[in-house]
Amino acid sequence: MNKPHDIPDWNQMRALLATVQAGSLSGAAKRLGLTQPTLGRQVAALEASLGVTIFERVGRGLVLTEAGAQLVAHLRDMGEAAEKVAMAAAGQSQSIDGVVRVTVSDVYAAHVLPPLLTQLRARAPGLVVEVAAVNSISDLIRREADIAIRHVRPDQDGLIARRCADSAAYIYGAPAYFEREGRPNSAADFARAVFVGAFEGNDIFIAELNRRGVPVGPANFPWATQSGVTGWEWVRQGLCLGAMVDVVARRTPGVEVALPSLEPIPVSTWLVTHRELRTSARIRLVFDVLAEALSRRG
Amino acid sequence: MNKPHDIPDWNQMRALLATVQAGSLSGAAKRLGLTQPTLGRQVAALEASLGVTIFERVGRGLVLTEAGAQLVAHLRDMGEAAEKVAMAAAGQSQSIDGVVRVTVSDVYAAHVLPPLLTQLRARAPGLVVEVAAVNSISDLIRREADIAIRHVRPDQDGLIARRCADSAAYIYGAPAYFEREGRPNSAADFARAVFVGAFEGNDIFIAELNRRGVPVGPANFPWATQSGVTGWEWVRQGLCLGAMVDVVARRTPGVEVALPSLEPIPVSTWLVTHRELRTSARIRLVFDVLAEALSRRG
DNA sequence: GAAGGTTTATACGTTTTTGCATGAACAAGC
DNA sequence: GCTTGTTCATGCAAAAACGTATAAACCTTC
Repeated sequence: MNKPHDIPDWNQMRALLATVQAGSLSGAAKRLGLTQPTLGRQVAALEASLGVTIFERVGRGLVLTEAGAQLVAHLRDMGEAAEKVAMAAAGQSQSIDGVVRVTVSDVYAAHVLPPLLTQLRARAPGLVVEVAAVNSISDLIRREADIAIRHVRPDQDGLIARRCADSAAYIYGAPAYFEREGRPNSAADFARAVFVGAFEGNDIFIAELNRRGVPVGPANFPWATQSGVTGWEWVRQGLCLGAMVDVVARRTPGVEVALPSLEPIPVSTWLVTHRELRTSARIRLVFDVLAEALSRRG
Repeated sequence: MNKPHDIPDWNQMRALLATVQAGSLSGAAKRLGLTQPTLGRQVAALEASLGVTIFERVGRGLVLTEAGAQLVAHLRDMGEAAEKVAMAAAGQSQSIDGVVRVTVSDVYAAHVLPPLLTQLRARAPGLVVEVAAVNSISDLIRREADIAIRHVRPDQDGLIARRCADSAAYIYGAPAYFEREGRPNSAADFARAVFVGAFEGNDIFIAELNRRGVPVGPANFPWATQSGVTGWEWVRQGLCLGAMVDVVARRTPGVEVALPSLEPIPVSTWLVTHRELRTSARIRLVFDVLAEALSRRG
């Protein structure tokens, strides 16, 4: 039947792990950059090689057998080790040339990063900085990015974070808005104001405003957008009001603080990377340049 | 340039680990059942992919760089996990101990299986056989059970079925019943007989009897039970008549064939399992023992 | 009940990978 | 110094793996 000592194919194991983690062959194929028939064949070959039925083909979808589940438990360890290898490799890379991925909110990507990127370009022409302008939190542990700029303190182990200069967020509006809706002279005047909302919800923002005596609720957020840049553009065109970090607003002509006497919302900034990646020359370079620029008050 | 998301090739990692452990590409090739050029290319590709120089080519032999050593540390974990996967797979496919679920009608569970279970106990003391005495058809594809004993031909794809010895069912009654209701001397005498009914309906049974000239209808089935054992007990106590496979009735004292001249109802038996039979030693053992016993006429 | 969106399985042409040769560089032994 | 036995690197033909296209089965939704 089976060959006595068949050398296991690690790519087939990778295929099995990805299939289980993705839940389907198709999903695993997308994840690994392969195709569904390839994944199917690799998993089938692994089943034949190990002599264990791992999946039960039940129409649409695959169902893990008990035997398969036990295998996958060890496969997860294997996958974690593989990620550590990749992580260590990235950290060992002493070449300045290469790719560094940075995740950052789209607003920062659009208004804060450009001068920093030109600065990096001058320091290292062969360096490619991939900016993932995603507003959701990326997982640095899984190396979805090398560096992240965040406004919340990271609490995961294995990550090192540097706190940059704190900044302040104010409520801004365009002249067109104030002409149409009136300029507020007190916190109470915001009661009927219109704000741009975020997809993830505005509860935290509403709480911050309420703490300052601004009587707003969900009804004041009739529109929402995932894109911070879009929301900021709405504000600039006078569609609504919106909060923005002052470093960005200062570079946006045509917006004014709605009520200067209102206490600003403090915004902290952390620069985060993985411990293993600190040893990489190019990641360290990007990290240091970003940290230096973001820590300088201005 | 590197692609943004470079999926690591686990076989290349395996090649690197084997090379380090064997001390040379040639040695690793022999160990993995590959050739030296293949290993060399895989390691070179991994170096290019990770952007790390792992080996210093110094004439004869390779020397690990410091960066490579750090990678290998994690690679050893990966290799250990891989070995555990293979180990678990070997254990899964060869271990006789474990649980095998068998679904079978409760009548068979009560009267046919006991000697077979003791036989299995002798062959494999660590084997646990779960007998699900359910009269409804279980779904083997969804692994509600590993083996099913059925009396209808399975039509689902992906199932492995073996036809066992055919048996015959007769109509039985107890002396108490015959004394009270009279013993039928011809098929027509069953017109006012009382039969035990099944929950799922008696249409097929009625049709079989009618085909033999027995004039019965739903009115002859005043009572019904889901439990075949209960129904058979009713027959034994003289409450009513009932059909039963002769192999069971022969082991039940105190029941007699109601009308020996009546042609018996043929009953076929299939032993059914799913794909995992091919790889699971314990399922195969139970399957073979059941098949051998159920195929022997007696 | 029909339609759309999934899923896995199969067929075939093409790309990639592999193995076999062979060559070059080095170390050890005579 | 030469031989011998290693090592890793390189061409080239064959084999294996891959991707595209397509089919069949299933779940969901309207």
